[in-house]
Amino acid sequence: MTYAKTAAFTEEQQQLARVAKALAHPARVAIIQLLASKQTCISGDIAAELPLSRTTVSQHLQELKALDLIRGEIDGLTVCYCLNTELLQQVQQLFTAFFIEATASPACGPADACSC
Amino acid sequence: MTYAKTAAFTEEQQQLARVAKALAHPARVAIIQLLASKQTCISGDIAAELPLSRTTVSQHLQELKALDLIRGEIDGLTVCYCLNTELLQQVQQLFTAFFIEATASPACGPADACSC
DNA sequence: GAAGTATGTTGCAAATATACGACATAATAT
DNA sequence: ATATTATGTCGTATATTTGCAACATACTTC
Repeated sequence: MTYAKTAAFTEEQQQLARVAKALAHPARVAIIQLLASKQTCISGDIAAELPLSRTTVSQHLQELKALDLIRGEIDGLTVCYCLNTELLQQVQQLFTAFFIEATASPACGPADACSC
Repeated sequence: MTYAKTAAFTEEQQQLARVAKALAHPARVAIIQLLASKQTCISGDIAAELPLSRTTVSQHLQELKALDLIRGEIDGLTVCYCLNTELLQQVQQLFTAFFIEATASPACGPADACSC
């Protein structure tokens, strides 16, 4: 029954929610930061740098790959992961537009006064 | 056992993941957009505008309120919700910094070529 | 005070997410 | 060929999320 009503929302809302969900775990945030910091796309070394089992890290990688935020290239025995910067830029614009819209509102006062 | 290793990540990573989780459902994205569009902070009218039961909407509202992204002020019989634009601006900066870091990397080629 | 209305809370069922060990697969090396 | 190494997949246990109906609370109105 869960997630049944997803189709009732805007495509934009669903897209933003999908990406937000991908970033909704510190491990996945850490993976993206790791891939960004090392210009060389490391592989299973990612698992070594995270406080999680190799299996769990692999799952997180698959989740990011499913959204095409990262890409993996098989290089013999190892797999090279790297960021899809093009898509990340599009996602950035999506978030930026959302936040501009959200912060443009006059809204509440400093404490919790609501000028209804 | 789940979420046990959260403490092992950076405070910044956890913060970003927390907020991302809040945006990880189209209903919550829709709520924020709704509050942004109406300068007056509506109350239970939010539930009427969403394709979900009043109970479920209330839960989503509580989730956003728990992170202080929105605030509620009791006005007699109704409750007025409004955006915490100050916090939203901080969150925006958090995301902006993250995306700048992520998109700055040279990374992959257009297809899936990985220059390892 | 009784009736009505607007909200929040509780309890429950189903779906998802998190985490990991054990196994499967594929490529390199001996 | 066999052993080793790097990854991914499967199965499983637990925790969390989602969604709603039913109940509780609080304020207004009559």
